[in-house]
Amino acid sequence: MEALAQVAALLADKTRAAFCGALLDGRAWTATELAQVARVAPSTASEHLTRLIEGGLLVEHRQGRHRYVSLAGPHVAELLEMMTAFAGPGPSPRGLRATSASEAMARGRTCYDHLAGKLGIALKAGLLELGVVTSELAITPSGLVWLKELGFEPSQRQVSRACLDWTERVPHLAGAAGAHLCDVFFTRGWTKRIGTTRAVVLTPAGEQGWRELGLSG
Amino acid sequence: MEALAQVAALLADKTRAAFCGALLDGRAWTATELAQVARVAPSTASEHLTRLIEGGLLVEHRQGRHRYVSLAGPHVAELLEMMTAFAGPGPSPRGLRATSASEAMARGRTCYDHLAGKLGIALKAGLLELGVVTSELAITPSGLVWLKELGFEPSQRQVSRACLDWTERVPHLAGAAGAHLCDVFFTRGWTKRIGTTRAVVLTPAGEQGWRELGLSG
DNA sequence: GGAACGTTTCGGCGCGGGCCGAAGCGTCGG
DNA sequence: CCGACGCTTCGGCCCGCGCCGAAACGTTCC
Repeated sequence: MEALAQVAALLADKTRAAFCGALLDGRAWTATELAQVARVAPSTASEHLTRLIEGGLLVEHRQGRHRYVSLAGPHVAELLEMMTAFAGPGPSPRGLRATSASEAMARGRTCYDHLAGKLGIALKAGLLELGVVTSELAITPSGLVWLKELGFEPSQRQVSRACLDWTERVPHLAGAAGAHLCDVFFTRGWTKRIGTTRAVVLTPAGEQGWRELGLSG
Repeated sequence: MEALAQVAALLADKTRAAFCGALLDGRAWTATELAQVARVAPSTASEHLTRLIEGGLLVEHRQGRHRYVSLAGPHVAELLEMMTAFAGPGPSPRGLRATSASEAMARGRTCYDHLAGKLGIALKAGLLELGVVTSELAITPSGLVWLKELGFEPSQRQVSRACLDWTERVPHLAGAAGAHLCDVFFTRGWTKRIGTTRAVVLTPAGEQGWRELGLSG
C-alpha cells in the first residue's frame, strides 16, 4: 500500500492540488500561469510540476522557452473528480466575486472533457428520456445509433462512465460518449466558456440545438 | 481545491495507507490489530484512526474496551482501488512468503465487497458470455432477471460499476450486483478466504456451482 | 549583440507532522 | 478488588518537505 501513499502524497499539497484543479479544464497551462494561480514563486512551481510529471499525473509538452503541462489523461481527471466529490462541498465561498464564480460553476462547467454541473445533470436527464442511456448511465443499443449520427465512433476507451458531480452529488455522463457530446456542443457553438474558467454557459443557439436533438428541459 | 489536498493528505502517509489496505477486506478491525499490521505503537495507531474517522474515510463502532473501525462505505473502497490501480504494479515482492501471498492475491481476492483478481476477471468473462452484462459491464434486462433468481434485489445503490483491477489492469464487476454475487459465492461455500487475508480460493463446491450457473472457464 | 523572459537549480529557512514512551482512563475477568 | 488489557492523551524528538531568493541557462525579440 506504499504506492497508494505515494500517489496520495502528490495531491496532498495545496499548491499541487491547485495546479490539478486548474488543469481540470482539460487545457495545457504554462508553468508561470500555474504559479500565478497558486500564488507561489516560479521556482516553487517548477519543482512541483516535475514531481507531478514523474508521478504520472501530468504530461509536459515543451515549446521554445515554455513548458506546457496538462493532465495525463481522462483517468487522472476521473481520479481527481472522485476525490473532490468525496471531499464534498467545502465551506461556502466568501465575497461577491467568489460567490458568483461559484454559482456559474454550479450551473455548468466542463469536467476535463465532458459537461458537468446543472447543465450536465440536465443533459443526463434528457438523454435518459430519449432512451439514449439507462438510469445507470449505460448506453442503449438505440442510443449508440443516436450517438453515431452525431459523429461518435467507438474506440478503445470505455464508452460511458458515471462521474460523480461534486456540486450536485449526482452521477452524470462521462467516458467517450460524454466527451464526444461535449465536443459537439462546443464545435457547434452551443456552449461557451466564461472567460478562461471551466464554467460554461448554454448559448441561445445551444438552447435551440438542445430542442432539435429532442432533449427536454 | 484545498479540500482535495486534505483528503489526499489522509492517504499520503504510509501507515494510514496500510490501515486502509487492510480494511479493504471489508471487515472491521480493532485498533491494536491495525497497529500490528502497520508496525507502529498503539498510541500512534490511535491518532491515525481518529484522523481517518474525522476525515470521513472510516467509521468506528465501539464495543467495550475495543474500538472497531471499518471503511465508511463502498465509495471509499472505490476511491482506494482507483488510486491503487493508478499507482500501478509496484516493485515485485521480495522473498518466498511475500511472493506466494502476492500470487494468491492475484489469483483471487475480495475488493471490499466484490470479487477481483483473476477470479473476478473470469467471473466477468462468464457473465459476459451468459449475456448478464455487456462488455461495458452494464447489466442487461435478461441479466437482471438472472440476478433476481439468485436473490438480488435492486436498491438505492448503483447496480453495476466497473472497478479497475490493479493486478490485471482490467475492469471487473463492482457495485450492488458485484457485491451480491460475492455474497452468494461465500454463503454457498463456493469461495473461501485464505487465512485472514483478502485472498480467496474457489472451493471444489465452487467449481461445481460455477458450472451449474452456466459460467464457463 | 543585448535585453527581456520563462524556466531551472541550489542553499537555507521554518513549519508541520509522524513517531515513541510514559502516564492515565475505562473495561473485562478472576 | 485487583490485575490485565485496549485505548487515549501528552510531551518531546526529529525528519521531511514546501517555500523563497539568488544565480544561471536557453529562447525570443529587438
